Amino acid sequence: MPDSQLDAQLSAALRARGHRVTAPRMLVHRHVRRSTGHLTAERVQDELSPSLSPATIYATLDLLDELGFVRRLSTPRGTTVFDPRTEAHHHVICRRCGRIEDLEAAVDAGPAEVAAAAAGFTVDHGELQLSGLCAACAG
Amino acid sequence: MPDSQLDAQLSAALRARGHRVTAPRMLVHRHVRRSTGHLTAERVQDELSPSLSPATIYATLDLLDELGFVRRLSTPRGTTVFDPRTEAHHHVICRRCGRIEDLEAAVDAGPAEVAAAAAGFTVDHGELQLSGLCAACAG
DNA sequence: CTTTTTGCAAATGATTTGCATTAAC
DNA sequence: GTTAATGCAAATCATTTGCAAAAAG
Repeated sequence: MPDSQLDAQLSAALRARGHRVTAPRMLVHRHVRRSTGHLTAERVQDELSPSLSPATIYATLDLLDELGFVRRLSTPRGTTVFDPRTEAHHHVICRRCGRIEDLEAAVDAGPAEVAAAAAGFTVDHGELQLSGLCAACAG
Repeated sequence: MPDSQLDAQLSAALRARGHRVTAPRMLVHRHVRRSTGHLTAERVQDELSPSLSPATIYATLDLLDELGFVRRLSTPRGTTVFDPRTEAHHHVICRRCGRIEDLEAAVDAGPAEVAAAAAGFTVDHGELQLSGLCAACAG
């Protein structure tokens, strides 16, 4: 997808919610959505080099999560990463090294969603987190 | 379950792995396994009052997780909690207030486990995390 | 012009570390 | 006796905050 199209998507979403269209937001958005893997805030900062302050990086990633352009994930090791894939998918995480891989598999969360609704929750997202050891750490 | 039986379980597990049986470990173990809900390290510390230092609390909770007596969870809000229920079960988490509830529902993780194995992972645990708003926060 | 967003530097809060002391084995 | 576990205080790390300056609308 060309930059211009990414930018247009973000601009539209920002304006629709009364947020301003700013250079830092465009930069972070392009960078995250171009990335294939899972990104920490720190990596986004390093890869965009100078200019942006941590405060801005964090605020912008939160905003992008709210707008639905990225998804914030917490790993069992307590780190936070941002995932540019927003469609439903699942993850497996290595308990030792923290490596995270996407899983291309359909999982029926239906029974759990029913139970959550019965507990009074309005659910808008579900993710299966498998954990164990990756090939490198197991060997 | 009486204290004596809990203590015996912990002692056996510790000795089996060459760890020492100590008073702080017994205390934390009893407290966590008696608890019904999800506990933060801070709450364990507060509820056991003086004596134990944060360093010991954290080290002990890690050890209990390794031994399989509790399960460490990371929530989408980035906090870490310890769950005394170790059998497979799932959770729903309120994005606004952080409230966590257990879900009594069977979910077939089979397809995801196959995909993880194909990616070289040895999986030993799987948890479905639903997120959304609880009744209080939605209203 | 008005209000939001940014950068900076300092604050926060949970978790970890180094090290001397204490307790388990 | 030897080695592991504890407490304490200090360090660390990611993330957040307060506030003045800059930019958006």
